Amino acid sequence: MTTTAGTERRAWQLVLDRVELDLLSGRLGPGDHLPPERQLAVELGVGRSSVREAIRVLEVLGLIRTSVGSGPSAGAIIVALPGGGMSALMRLQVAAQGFPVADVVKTRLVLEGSVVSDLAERCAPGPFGGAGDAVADGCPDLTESRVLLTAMDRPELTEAEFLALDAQFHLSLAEAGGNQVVTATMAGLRSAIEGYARAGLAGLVSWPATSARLRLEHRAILAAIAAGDPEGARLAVQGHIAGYYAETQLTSTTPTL
Amino acid sequence: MTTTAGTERRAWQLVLDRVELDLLSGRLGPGDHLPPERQLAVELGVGRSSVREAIRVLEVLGLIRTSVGSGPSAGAIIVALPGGGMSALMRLQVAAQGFPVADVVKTRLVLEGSVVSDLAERCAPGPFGGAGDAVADGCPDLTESRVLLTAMDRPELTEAEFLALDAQFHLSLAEAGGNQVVTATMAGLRSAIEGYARAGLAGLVSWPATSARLRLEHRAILAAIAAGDPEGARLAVQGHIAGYYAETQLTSTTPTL
DNA sequence: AGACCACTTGTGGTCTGACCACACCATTTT
DNA sequence: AAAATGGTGTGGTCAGACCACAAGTGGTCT
Repeated sequence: MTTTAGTERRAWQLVLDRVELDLLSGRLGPGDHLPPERQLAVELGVGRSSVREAIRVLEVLGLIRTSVGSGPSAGAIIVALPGGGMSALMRLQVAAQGFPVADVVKTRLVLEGSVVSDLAERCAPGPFGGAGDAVADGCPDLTESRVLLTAMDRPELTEAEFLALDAQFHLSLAEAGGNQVVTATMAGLRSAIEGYARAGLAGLVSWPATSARLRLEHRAILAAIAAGDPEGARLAVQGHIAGYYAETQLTSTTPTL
Repeated sequence: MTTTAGTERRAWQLVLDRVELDLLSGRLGPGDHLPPERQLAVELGVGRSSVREAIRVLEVLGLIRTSVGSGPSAGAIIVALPGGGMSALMRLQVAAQGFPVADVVKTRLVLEGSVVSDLAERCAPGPFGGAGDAVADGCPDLTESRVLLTAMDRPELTEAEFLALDAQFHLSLAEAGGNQVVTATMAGLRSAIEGYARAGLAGLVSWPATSARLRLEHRAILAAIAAGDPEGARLAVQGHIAGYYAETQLTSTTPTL
């Protein structure tokens, strides 16, 4: 009787299945409300606690946002912001040693190299000289990246503040690329090794020298993009990232708790 | 950064924090058991249901495996297998339109292109002719990929079976690359658009022709890797993936529920 | 001595019911 | 008209109970 293998999904999985099905069928979309927990429980024939377990998963995955109270902004609303979920996943996997730090850094190299190379490609003057090229998108706006660069020039910044701006700068490049998957993944990778990056600060010979070099490298990256030099941008960003982690011997340090 | 929120963390977040801290400090590692739910609840001063919400998140993220019963294999055990969590995240984000399908495909192109290029690089005869080169790792074993190729040659395969083998083939390449992050990410990307790939089958002009072409392209990819031709391998794999999705007009179809 | 079997124990899985804090909304009061 | 009031529905949390399950435990029988 109980050996009917296959359909023994657990109660909370039923809720997850239901939500996924509603999303795929279009019954649910961004901005919509999930049914109230109690209603979902009776509809699916499960307890409210099981519904809540599924809701919690959806929340951590960045699919929904929950708010207490009443009214249109309360309840569980579909937001589909993958950044937080990706960060949580990668941070925990690195902590549990499912993701070696070296692999995280390597993946960053690949993705960010691709991003800046693509950006430079799109910012290069087309073979026909005009902007209305056959390329999908034109040169995106890099204003935010430039603003962050100047913000990083302020001499009174602490090391942690500088690192935070540095993270934002790299993320702004990914956002300029326009690929949601890449942006979220890069955000996750970055947050996964954030603790290690902070810990690496202690091992630096000279922070002023390092930060000055980082500033120069940031400008070189943007310059290569603006100049339409894909390969130069790729090499610049890869040298930038790999250089910092080599300098701080990141893989051999323990993160700051 | 965190807006000085302080003690407003919700009960289930306390549990998550505790587990993450134990992981980072080394008190918990792969293979270890989490404390029993009831004990964890008492230790942290929260209800068992809150503990369970956190446990559920960890399970979906692929960090732990839970089993009922007694004995050494029961309870919540840290496994750190990121594949499932990545798949769930990306599948749901695509379903909720947080990840455009086009971006998923583009990211696949970047990552898999990098993987096969790297494989080819490592399989190329070094400038000194020997295998003991300064390169980190030698040419990895591609036996599994070849086995899958021959498996795909069987003429009695259904379309779905062929697609499943195709997915395994691509995954085997990622695994050969040895980067855990890339492997898990590619597995997630693949599963996110699996439904769309299946749906695209219906729009094909001729499945026998398409499958024959896919078989040839697979062999070309492996050949380029074995020949130590990074750029050729990259182009082969990118053409392979982009070609299939262009042919099936994937982005304009609805997935099979 | 060895094999077998019922019982105990500890685990996750689930449900129920209750209470709280909160935010909106309709009503009443000023 | 404006302000105070209470109602209502939401998620957040807890406590307790029961179940299914898998190992251990100890006894009994051969």
